Amino acid sequence: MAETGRTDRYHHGDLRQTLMNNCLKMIEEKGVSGFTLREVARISGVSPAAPYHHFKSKTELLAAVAVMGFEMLNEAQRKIYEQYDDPVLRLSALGKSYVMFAVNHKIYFHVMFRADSEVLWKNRQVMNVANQALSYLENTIRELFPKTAADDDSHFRATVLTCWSKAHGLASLWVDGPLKSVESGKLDLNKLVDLIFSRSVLH
Amino acid sequence: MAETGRTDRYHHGDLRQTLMNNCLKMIEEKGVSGFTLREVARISGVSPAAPYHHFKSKTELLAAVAVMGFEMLNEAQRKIYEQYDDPVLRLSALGKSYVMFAVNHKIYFHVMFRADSEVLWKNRQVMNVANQALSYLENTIRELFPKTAADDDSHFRATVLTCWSKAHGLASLWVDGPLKSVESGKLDLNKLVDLIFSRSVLH
DNA sequence: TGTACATCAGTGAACGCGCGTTCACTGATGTAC
DNA sequence: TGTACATCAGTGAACGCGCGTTCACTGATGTAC
Repeated sequence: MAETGRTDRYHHGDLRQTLMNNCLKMIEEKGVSGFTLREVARISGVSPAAPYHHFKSKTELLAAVAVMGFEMLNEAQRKIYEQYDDPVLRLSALGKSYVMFAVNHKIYFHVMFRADSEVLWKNRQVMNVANQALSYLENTIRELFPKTAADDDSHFRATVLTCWSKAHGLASLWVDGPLKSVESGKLDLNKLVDLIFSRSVLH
Repeated sequence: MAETGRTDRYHHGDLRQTLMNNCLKMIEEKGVSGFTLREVARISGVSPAAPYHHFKSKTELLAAVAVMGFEMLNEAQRKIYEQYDDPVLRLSALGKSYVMFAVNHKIYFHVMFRADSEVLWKNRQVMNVANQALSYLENTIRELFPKTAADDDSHFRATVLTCWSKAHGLASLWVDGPLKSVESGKLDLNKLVDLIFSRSVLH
């Protein structure tokens, strides 16, 4: 089982990254619940104890993968943010980009929002990087609802949450399967994403 | 470990339902990945082989729980559907009810949309009952966009999907944890749900 | 009402299995002098 | 440039564990006559 860049040196050289990549591969093949540390080690050509020099536990490997996913998402959102000046256009573009991230990086999305979720969201690093992702949306919407002293801000927060929910919901429905099953054959995702993030659709 | 209505008869009487209830309890305590057939049997006061007289496999137990969840959701949606005449009011009420179902039946929601999702959505019974849930939304939106011969229906479908995504996304963010972490302290869910499913919020 | 018998819904032991993690270890690498 | 030594990143065996599922079985139940 030849692996990515694997040499036969005693020291692997980049085991940390290799483990993370093979973790993603394994989840792709067997689902999050089918992922095991031992097999990832095996696939990576290394003994079952080796990963423990890079991650404190199985959960920490997953957290590291989640953080990497958020960093990729952040990068995508940042690019969109800088590309558009008009906040309304930017808003749709951010939404589309969020959904497209989920569609094109299904496994990352799974690890970020599905695997071990109770534990994951207590990890400080995960929270920071997730907050960063949200900030592009928040900044954009803030331009549309400048803060006033008297304002209790609930309109602003509701708008943020509505946009996030719309994008996250579409991403979830697509990634988790119901959309493919329930609406199978009826949809062209790209076209729909355009419509959904345009202003014309009700709400 | 005294169990719900357990007597010491050889025949349990309602083992099928007991297994499903304890499955939910166990997932609540240990998460979907911590759920095992053997322990559910143990908790139900029955040997490890007994569940196999009621479910073909562990997966089939989960599918049965998912179906039950969808039936509850359907029932809730049906009530709302019948309660409102105006399609616009009905639309917000359906959305709120969807989110509230997820919040109040977190575990069902998890089993319906998270556990074993690749397998689950190939189960015919699951697909039927999920389609039923969607139909209340579809019928309501159809009233707002009556079908015309020339129409390619994409506007209708986009609207259905937007509404579903918004509700499903909010439910997911709440149930999976990010909302609690990222926005912790900042939100009053009930108030936000009202705002989000009112017309005034952008998109 | 009694009885023979089929069927239903349990038991308990066993199968093969792979898991996460720890341990004492050792080979490879980098650094100070 | 060479050498002593600390540290890093592996090994391989073992730990204790519980899992999903199958098997031959048996006690309980319902039904036809």
